Amino acid sequence: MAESDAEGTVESKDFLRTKIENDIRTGKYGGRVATRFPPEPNGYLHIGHAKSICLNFGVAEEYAGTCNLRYDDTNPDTATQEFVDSMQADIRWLGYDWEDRLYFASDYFEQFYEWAEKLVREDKAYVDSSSEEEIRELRGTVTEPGRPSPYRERTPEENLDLLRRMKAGEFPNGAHVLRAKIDMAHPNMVMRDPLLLRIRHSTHYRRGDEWCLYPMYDYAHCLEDAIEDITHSFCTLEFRNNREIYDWVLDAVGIERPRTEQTEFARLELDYTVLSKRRLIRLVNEGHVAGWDDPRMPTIAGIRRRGVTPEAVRSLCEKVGVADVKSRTDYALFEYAIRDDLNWRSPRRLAVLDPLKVVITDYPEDAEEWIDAPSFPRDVDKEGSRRMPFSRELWIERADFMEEPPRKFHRLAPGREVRLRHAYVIRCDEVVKDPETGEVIELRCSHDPATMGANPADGRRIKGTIHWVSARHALPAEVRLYDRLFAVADPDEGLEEGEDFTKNLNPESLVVVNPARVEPSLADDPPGSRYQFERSGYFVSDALDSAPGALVFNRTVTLRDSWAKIAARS
RNA sequence: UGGCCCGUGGUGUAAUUGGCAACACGCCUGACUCUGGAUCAGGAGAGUCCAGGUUCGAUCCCUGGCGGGCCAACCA
Repeated sequence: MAESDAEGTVESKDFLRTKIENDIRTGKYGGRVATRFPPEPNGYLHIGHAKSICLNFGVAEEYAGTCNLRYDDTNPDTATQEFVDSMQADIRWLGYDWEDRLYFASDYFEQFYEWAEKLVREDKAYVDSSSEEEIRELRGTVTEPGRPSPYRERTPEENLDLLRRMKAGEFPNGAHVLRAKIDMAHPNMVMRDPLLLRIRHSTHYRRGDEWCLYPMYDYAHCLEDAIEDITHSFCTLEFRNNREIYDWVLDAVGIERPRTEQTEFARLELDYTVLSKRRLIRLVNEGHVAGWDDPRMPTIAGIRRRGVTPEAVRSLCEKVGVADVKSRTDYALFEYAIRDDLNWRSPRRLAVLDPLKVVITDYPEDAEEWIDAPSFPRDVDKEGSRRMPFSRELWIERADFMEEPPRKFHRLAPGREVRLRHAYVIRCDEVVKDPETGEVIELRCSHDPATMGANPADGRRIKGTIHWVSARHALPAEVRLYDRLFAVADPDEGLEEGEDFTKNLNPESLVVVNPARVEPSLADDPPGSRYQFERSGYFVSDALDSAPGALVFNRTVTLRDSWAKIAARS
């Protein structure tokens, strides 16, 4: 429902929140709201999971409800403790807290089994001894009905005996399965006697060898929700067809209404990346990235190392919204969310990535002066400054000089003036080139000594300001310039027969600059510190590889660059 | 020769019990500026997939098309 805030703007709710408010108003669950985030601990959490986390935990916060963290660890072959641990760290990093509500589906195995016996006794489930291939064969296709298994009409007594022996471990993998007895001709494939329990002689990371009967998703998930008394069970769109079995199982075991209800929403899809577990694993295993926490990866671990803040991730999820229409998020929205958060929190520093030497010919050889430079621009409400040394020889960015400047180029060129950030206005008097290659190797400039902290006395306007560092004082640093992982927004785009998404990987997703020259105030930088390198972008000192004396910075995101747009046009 | 879901500017979302479409990002102008950042002001851009129907009036309801997605793992 629309509500007006203090400014009189109307805030509208997404369809899930609308449903929740409706349920609260009608008293369906006595006003209670209980959600859950149910990851399978078989991989790293990524930004797509973040959307689900923000939704489930966010909704619980907004409606004074609860959100459980529940590991859907029903597959003994894939679930591991390592993933359980990393997921908790990631969720905490995002700023959410499950308090004492940490649950494991593997703790419910006994209950799942009890209900299975009940279904068998009531002739709602049967033991099928067909092979995997036979079962697939008899299931039919989306356009053809399935056929009943020859074991479908076993008596409840026979089924119960078999089920107990399955549980006791008398049979090898695949010998029998427990199936719901529904309808082999059902138009919804999910309802054609779905498998409930299967035999798997594997060691479970929490239950050891205690069990050999493991539940399938369709049997387990709804019951997990019911056991925890969840009210609103959110899942992604592709589970729409499974809603029917979700309700069937709940009815079959006798869970009374009002009870948990499944609602589907669109998963996050982000331009220039992939978010499927299968593909992420390939990127790691095939060495396209350095690991799960490579700053180019869309994993929580990756974007954290990249320097993205949890606030930015939450902001993105908020901006993306939630709907039941498949959608793809513009990468620019992600970048906006990052910059919008980093702008006010990042102290400014100067760093030169592609150095060009500048000699201030009218500045004394051995002189130096230390400038007190504010860490934040005046429109950021934060205090702080650092000292920056100025001297006769400087580094500036090679791209800030052009011998034959195009129109609207406000930087340095022969005979032209620019402001050195926080320092003097200088004029380029002479261009020194390598006699062999013709490459510009040095600029000889003069400075206007009256322009430190002041505009030129004669009122002339200086259009450009560029960044610089004192050559003598600058610190070397490794700077890793990260860019989008894929060269095209949709990694599946334009593929020929036999090619796959890895063909669209961006070969320049990582460009290492070593050494870049950074101002000396960064010397004692603790790993994980975020900065804005002025006119360049937001950077974070690498949590693993950076150390005082051996600085390593990751570029989180570039600054918006309106000059690049102007330059690209001409 | 199936079932289910969906179709609003470039993108993501809105539009209260049906009252001629709003916000954000992006894009374009301009202002300001010791960051070509930020900020501020303004602008372009959809007539709501199509066709019928109901209605004084349809993005919203009905019918039929068209287009897209999901479903045939002992994965989730």
